[in-house]
Amino acid sequence: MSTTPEPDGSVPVTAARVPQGERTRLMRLRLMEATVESLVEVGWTGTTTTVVSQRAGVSRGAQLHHFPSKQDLVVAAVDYLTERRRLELGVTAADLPEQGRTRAALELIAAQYVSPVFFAALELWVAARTDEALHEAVVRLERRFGRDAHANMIALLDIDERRGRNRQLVQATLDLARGLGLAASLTDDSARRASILDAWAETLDRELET
Amino acid sequence: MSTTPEPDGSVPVTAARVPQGERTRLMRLRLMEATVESLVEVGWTGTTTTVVSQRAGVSRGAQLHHFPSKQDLVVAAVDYLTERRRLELGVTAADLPEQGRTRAALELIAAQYVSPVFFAALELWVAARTDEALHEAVVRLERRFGRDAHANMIALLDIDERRGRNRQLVQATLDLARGLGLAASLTDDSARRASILDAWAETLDRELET
DNA sequence: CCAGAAACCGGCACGCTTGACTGTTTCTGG
DNA sequence: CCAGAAACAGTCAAGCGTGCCGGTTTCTGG
Repeated sequence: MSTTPEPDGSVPVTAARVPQGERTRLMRLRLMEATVESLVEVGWTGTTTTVVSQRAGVSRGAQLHHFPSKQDLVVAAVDYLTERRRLELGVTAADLPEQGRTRAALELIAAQYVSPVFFAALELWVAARTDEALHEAVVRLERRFGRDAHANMIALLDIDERRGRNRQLVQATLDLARGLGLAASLTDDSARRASILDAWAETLDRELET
Repeated sequence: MSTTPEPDGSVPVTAARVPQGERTRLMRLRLMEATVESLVEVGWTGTTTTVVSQRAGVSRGAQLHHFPSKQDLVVAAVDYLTERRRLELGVTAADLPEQGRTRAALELIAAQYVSPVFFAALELWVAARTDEALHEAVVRLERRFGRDAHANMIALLDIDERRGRNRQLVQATLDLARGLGLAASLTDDSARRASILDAWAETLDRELET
């Protein structure tokens, strides 16, 4: 949308003439993605600025140009994660079977909390407890995501949250999912998780007021 | 219980003649306690060997004598934490009111997951996901504690876990408590937690088979 | 086309963490 | 009471993480 189209057919060997806005956007994206990957693979402690820049294939100079301090980088990564998680959320709103609808919905919800994306968020979550600057960012993230997750579940199961204890049960379900996710981060106990979700689905079907 | 009682009434000014076993035990205890405190206050990242030794009032030399590497210290702290948590567990087995017994039991159980001790365990838990050596130790810890917590809840509510979905509901309750604890580590939302536990107590009363 | 700005590069210095090392004190076993 | 071992003290070097700096390349606005 600028003023300089390619002069003519001559193709410069090295220059591709990428606008700065796009360059910056891409660079920041690569760095934030690398940060999240690093969080998943080596945890908060292992996620150093050097590691991130290497993983992103970005020079340290460029990195420090876009994110002057590690804090800037991580806070940006938090926002990036929010988007990623909300995206995962959207996909799931698809069609559910009539039979065992509750159980299927639970599966989708619980899946949000055993994904790499959640593990990255978990690292930030725990780090934020004792890190002033992170704390603010993560609280914002989680408040927003929490609302979305809540709305998502209500939509999936077509719940009227004004009736009875419905609202609390939805909240409890999300907290349960978080607890299960935490457990899953340490050992992969899918069998146990499935069994619990089975029981939980049945309970929800009985206790939710329509 | 050794061979050398005090010669007579003469009290040596400096020497207190503490047996080595006792000295070692105390030193290790102080270091592990300091480690846990440090985990609670400054998190896994902030918990450096220097910080721990200072907090414990122990010289670096002595520290390295008892725990040659940081790993040794942390793994020991994990075991120490297990004991602390199990202790907290025992205290709660006291008398519960007849009226609202379930709710009261839930309160006790949930309290396990909002205590400083849990926050310390949480730091280790998350760190263990990407730390080979820690992983083994923490998995052991959590397996053991999980069993105890399970048994504790069954005892508190006098549940026959062979009936119906009782077993799963107990498990779910513990996972829910974990999820709530994780949430509490970031922001103190006692009101929300209480509301959820209210609803859950009612549900348990209906769904548990006696 | 051309200054000026923005993006990018790689090395460097400072502070911190870790654990190894050399002494010194305190206890144990005979 | 006395060697030898264990407990304890404090310093030092190596490695790493972070952020800064001068210099180079690429883009923008006129």
